[in-house]
Amino acid sequence: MTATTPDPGQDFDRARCSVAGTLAVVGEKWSLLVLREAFLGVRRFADLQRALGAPRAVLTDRLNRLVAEGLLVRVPYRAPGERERHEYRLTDRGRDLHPALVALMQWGDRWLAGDGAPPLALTHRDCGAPVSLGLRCAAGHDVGGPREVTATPTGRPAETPDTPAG
Amino acid sequence: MTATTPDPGQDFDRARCSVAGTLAVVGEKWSLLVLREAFLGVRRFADLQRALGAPRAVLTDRLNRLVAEGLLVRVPYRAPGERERHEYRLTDRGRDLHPALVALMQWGDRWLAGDGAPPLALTHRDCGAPVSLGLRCAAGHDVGGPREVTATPTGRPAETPDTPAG
DNA sequence: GCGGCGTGGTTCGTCAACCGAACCCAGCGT
DNA sequence: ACGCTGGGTTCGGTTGACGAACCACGCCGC
Repeated sequence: MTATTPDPGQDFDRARCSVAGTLAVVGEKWSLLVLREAFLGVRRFADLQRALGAPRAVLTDRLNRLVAEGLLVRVPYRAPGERERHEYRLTDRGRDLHPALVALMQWGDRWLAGDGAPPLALTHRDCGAPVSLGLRCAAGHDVGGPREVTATPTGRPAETPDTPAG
Repeated sequence: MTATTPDPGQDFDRARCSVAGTLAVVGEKWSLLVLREAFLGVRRFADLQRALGAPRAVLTDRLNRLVAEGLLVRVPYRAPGERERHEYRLTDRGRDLHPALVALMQWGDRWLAGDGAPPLALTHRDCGAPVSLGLRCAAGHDVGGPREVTATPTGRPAETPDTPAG
């Protein structure tokens, strides 16, 4: 993201873009909200339906989709004195979307009716301090904002402007 | 996100959830892709349309929406020898979605046809090292994953189990 | 072994969103 | 005057979301 170069959009193949790819998986309505509930520990169809208020048909479809994509697994289980049920649990693949959810949440906390306290506070379990998401480079520097990031399309290795070798 | 507590979803008001709120703003189809292009430096309607391949009517609608929501501004300008045009530029509010885009991108890089190099590489402009997004707590600890995060609905102030002061 | 109930769906009709293609207008260059 | 380009709007058709109703399974009480 965040072109410092004049326009990396020229020869960058959008069809392969990871943002588009990810949105193709979780970009439909309700998908990310289903995952939010999953992170909150909600696992059963009825609970999801109650929590989200989504139409049952849509919820069925999204769950099937997320299972098919490997973000959730359907796990059968049986509570004592009840018949077998199944619940939806996050996989590693699904769990790895956590930062994306947190990023969306932080934006909402900051910019939407943001005078009061955010509806949901995240704290580090080990120390109780609030957690937040940030960019850092491999050398350990905190990256302040988009302006400090250079986006380079791969395939052409940085397009070195002083050695226009071709 | 990420309940360590048994079920914070019980009394958590979904209608106020920041994830839902954010998705209400940028959750429609194409919105986040428009923002991705904005971060890449694409500013003009025709360029956006070419890059995205979105229907023009939808693109018009998304741009108007993003302007109305204050994520983009329409800036008139005039190139030499051309008539006046206007371009769409990120505001602070829009720029602040950068982490969300990066999070989605990183997920795609990792999980979608992830054998080769990611289509777009992000590096720190000052030092050239690759950048990545991560959770950290205010005490400076790196947070490994969702499991290390506790989500607490506000309104009830953490439900402190050792000092049940009420 | 029959009816009721809760979970987990599916089906159906309606209504909104998205789509591609065509059309339109303003202003520049010729 | 004419065509070209940028930036839209309009239009019919298709897909998707919605809410309400319906269905199947299996536990429970009777």
